[in-house]
Amino acid sequence: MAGLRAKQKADKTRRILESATTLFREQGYDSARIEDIAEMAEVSVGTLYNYYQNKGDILVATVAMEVTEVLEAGARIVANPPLNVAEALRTLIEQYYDHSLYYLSKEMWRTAMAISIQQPDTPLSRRYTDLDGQLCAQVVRLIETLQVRGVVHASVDAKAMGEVFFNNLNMMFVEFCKVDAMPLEELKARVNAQHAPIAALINSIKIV
Amino acid sequence: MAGLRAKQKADKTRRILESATTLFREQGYDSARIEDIAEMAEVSVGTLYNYYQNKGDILVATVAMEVTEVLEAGARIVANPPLNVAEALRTLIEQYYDHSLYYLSKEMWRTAMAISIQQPDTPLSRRYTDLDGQLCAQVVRLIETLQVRGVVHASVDAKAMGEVFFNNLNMMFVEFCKVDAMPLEELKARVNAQHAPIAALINSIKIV
DNA sequence: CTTAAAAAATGAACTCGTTCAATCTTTTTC
DNA sequence: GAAAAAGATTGAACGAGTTCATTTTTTAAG
Repeated sequence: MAGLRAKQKADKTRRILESATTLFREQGYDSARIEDIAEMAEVSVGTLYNYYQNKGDILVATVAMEVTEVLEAGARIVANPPLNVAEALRTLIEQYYDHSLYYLSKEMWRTAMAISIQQPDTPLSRRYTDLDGQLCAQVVRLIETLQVRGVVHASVDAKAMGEVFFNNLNMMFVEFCKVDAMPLEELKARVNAQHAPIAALINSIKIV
Repeated sequence: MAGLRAKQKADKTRRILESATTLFREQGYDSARIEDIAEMAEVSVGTLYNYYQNKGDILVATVAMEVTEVLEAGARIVANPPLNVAEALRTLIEQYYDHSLYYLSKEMWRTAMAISIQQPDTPLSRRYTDLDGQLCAQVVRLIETLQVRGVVHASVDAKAMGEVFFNNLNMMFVEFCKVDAMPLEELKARVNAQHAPIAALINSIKIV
């Protein structure tokens, strides 16, 4: 019977990821013990380590799924954005932010970010960084789309502008995750306050 | 002899920090064992933990010293900046970047950033976040200064602009630390490529 | 079907950060 | 200056992530 192994492997990979995510959500990342994750997934600790390099990798795998979903939702907005820079940006970014806490707690985000910074050379951290790059590219594409439609002045460097917007929204999200008490609405309001005046600048300017 | 204790305490605090920094630089953060740091500082492991809450706190203490120095050097630039937005920004940011790798390796930075994200509620992480805020305020002050001197158009929101510039340079520094092979010059060039067109925008624009 | 080779699973042992009850040192009190 | 109180030091023990030699299961070969 060819493929028995492949099937079992896929099944175990999924079981481990599901068990881990459940326990991370229930008890937080640090409190969820590898031993418990292994038990819940019905594998031994050693086997778990055959499937994931370390505890952090499991979390980052969850985050990667989450970001993938956000990217898909974002693509729809970029395809047909509000024809106003500030509003288009706001719409896309709120999409990102609103989705962010659906599967993952702030603590899980913090841990995942910390891992991707601290061990950037593990395969899954690279995946995370890659997805971040795709998000950035998506913001750039939004600016480019708005430029094509005449909403953004032709002289604007869409790539530079998009990257800077993205790095800002990303950094602000990090700060948001660091403060448990901060509500999503405050994050959105702050980022909007930063972006709106700049958006206005490229919405209607003429270079002299 | 009043103050014997205080003197001994200060001495030990310093010895632990020096030993730790030496070992972090020599062998990397993870490989430097608490036991070795304690031995080098001529205290017991238990004593070390009376002085610092955990291993990460020792590193963050080093980073705090480093950022404090950068802030001082930055203040001199802000007091008398080049009278051109792109150049002023470039000067300040290169000051930040050039200083960054003098005491700390990329690996140490990554670890420090990861800690400050993951455990934002420890006193020293709060200190780190606070210093970050001061750096941000310094960039805002640069834009304000340029605005006062007529280099930046009066209609520009200096706070929003400065914050966005800072978050961008900060995020780019994170990415820089994640890629061991990237030289400082590449980081500078990339950030400059992002900032220059935006700087040009606020340097000479008229709102229509 | 048997057997050899390859792949996967296992869990006890190891490492290293962290804790804490017991001990020692300094300061204060009288 | 002796005794008591407060403060500081210590290192063995603990806990949790990770490793790896051994065992078990699956696949391939004859």
